[in-house]
Amino acid sequence: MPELPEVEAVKRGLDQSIVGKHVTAIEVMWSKIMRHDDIEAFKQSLIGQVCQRIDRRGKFLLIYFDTHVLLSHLRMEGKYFLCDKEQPVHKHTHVILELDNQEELRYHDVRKFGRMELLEIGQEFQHPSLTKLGPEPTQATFSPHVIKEYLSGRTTAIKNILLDQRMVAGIGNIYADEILFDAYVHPEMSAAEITDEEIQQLYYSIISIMQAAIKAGGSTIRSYANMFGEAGHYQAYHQVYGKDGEHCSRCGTIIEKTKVGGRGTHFCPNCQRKRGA
DNA sequence: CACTCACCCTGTGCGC
DNA sequence: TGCGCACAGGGTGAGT
Repeated sequence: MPELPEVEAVKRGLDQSIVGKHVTAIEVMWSKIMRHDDIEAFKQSLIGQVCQRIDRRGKFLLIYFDTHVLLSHLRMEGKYFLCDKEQPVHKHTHVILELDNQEELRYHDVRKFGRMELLEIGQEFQHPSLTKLGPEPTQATFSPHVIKEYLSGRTTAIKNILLDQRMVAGIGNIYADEILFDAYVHPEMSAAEITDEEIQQLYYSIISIMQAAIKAGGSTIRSYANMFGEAGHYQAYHQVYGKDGEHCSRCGTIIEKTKVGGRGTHFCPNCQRKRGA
């Protein structure tokens, strides 16, 4: 389940492994990965182009070529691998970009949830998936004030707001739970009931958890690995995600698991109190 | 507009 | 050992 820190690690891997290389051929084995009806047109647009740079917005990867940009979302289990042409193709490999020097960039996705779409450069800024995104957590335009504005008048649970990419981009289920624990906020707290003090704390927790996770190369829970097949290390710092039944590191209370907005949610019932009704 | 929920997928892990 | 089923979850789109 790549979230911002994991996608950032993939981005850095792509930076090192495919920038400057050119696409000689393309194979698409599972066409639903591609948001295009016309796979041939997709191939024709990309073949022959050189990869110029890699960018990331929230959990989206932007792989820039000469005239087009490949917008890619890994969703739950999407992965990119660079490998030699001779290596056997895994059954969950769905797209192959053949590169120079007998190399291939392979997209692998067990659950086939990931999506990619080729756009003409410039179009990406009008793409609905990207225009809807809020600021990056580390961007100066993200501030406690932005959070406050976003929460006012909303009745939904604070966790749903963190998962909503419009306020701030890149938080997924794991980091939402970790952030709320760090900020001493109950995941089901109604957005409008969050105090200014808690908003301030949430702001700091969002930034510090995301930065620490990026530094650790993300979290590996089930299957996440970077371009080089390496696991992330941030899972060693998880305080609540996947810790239900274990003791809270701060107070010893048993961590509970529940569902919020249909997502598995982990929290400490003592550190994260629900106020009011 | 705000909110909820089904959908897309397959491997894993549980209960029996 | 094996079968059936709930579960995992991000974004999208339909429905209320």
